[in-house]
Amino acid sequence: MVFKSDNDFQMMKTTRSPHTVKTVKSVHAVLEALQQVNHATAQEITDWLSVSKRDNEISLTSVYRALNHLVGKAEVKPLNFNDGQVRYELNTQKMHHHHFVCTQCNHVQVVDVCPFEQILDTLRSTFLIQYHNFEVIGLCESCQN
Amino acid sequence: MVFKSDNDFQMMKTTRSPHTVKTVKSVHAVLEALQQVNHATAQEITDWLSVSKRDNEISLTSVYRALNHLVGKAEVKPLNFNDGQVRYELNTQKMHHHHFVCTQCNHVQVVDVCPFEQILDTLRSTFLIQYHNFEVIGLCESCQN
DNA sequence: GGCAACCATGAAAATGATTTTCATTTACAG
DNA sequence: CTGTAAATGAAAATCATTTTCATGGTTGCC
Repeated sequence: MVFKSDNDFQMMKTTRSPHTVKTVKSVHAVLEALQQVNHATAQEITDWLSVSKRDNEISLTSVYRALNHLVGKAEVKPLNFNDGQVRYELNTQKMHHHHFVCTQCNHVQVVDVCPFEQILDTLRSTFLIQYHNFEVIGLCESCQN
Repeated sequence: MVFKSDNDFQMMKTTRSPHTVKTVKSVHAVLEALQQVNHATAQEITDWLSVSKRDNEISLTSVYRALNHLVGKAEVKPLNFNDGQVRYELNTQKMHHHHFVCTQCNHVQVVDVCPFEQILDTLRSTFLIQYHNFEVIGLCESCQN
């Protein structure tokens, strides 16, 4: 699922019972943060919310809960740059890209091209794909010296 | 670097001084385990060594140290199936493949095709690539029901 | 309105993978 | 041999993440 606007988000309601509709504060806040902060950790999302959205301040616990919820629905995908913590990104077509990570300085370079559609199409005949990650790890230009 | 045999491994010596040659037991043991156990965790490597190689039994601490050493030299690459622990794989051409991971049952399906050479070639003009990971996450056939 | 059930929340505690510390042993150079 | 540096393992520390638990809010239903 992809949110292009807040209006789209309003469509995302959880039904408590056939007659109930609920909007979860922390889920909304986390999605808002992820629209602003690229491949952020749970802590970074919490920090961003505490600085930028005083009215939407959320505990680290709730951020983790919201992230797990969103990952379960494949609205957010976890990334791994091998730095010991999980980073998160909106799983939208618009945002779709990959990463080059420098093992020395941890610089992350966004790679915009994604030529993986053919292999994904093959997998799709068997699997229900929720997201994919492609990370290239190595040394960036300045760290090669 | 790629080890195709134990002979190749014997070439991998660390020089303590210009006149010194050293073979590290734990590094050897971990490489041996990784040739047998697919995408193993540090704990699984330790367990395998304790069962299969009584004479090469190594503490979990040393396994972590050897793994970090090997990842630093890009002889081993860390994998992440989003299950909260790091898995490791030999970074050899022969072993090269990717993974489909089911979010429900954690089944891992090996994907042998790798059509990423063109994008990697582009990156190579700027970056020194040590390894790349490509993981597709979703639901396998039986878990879609 | 008011009760009951459910859900969201946050603080603190627990967990669990990984790293660090530290004391001991091993291996090599001289 | 002997001194030095690296390797090792057990235990402690660390740190990201999850769980527990107590509380308050929201909705459905009477």
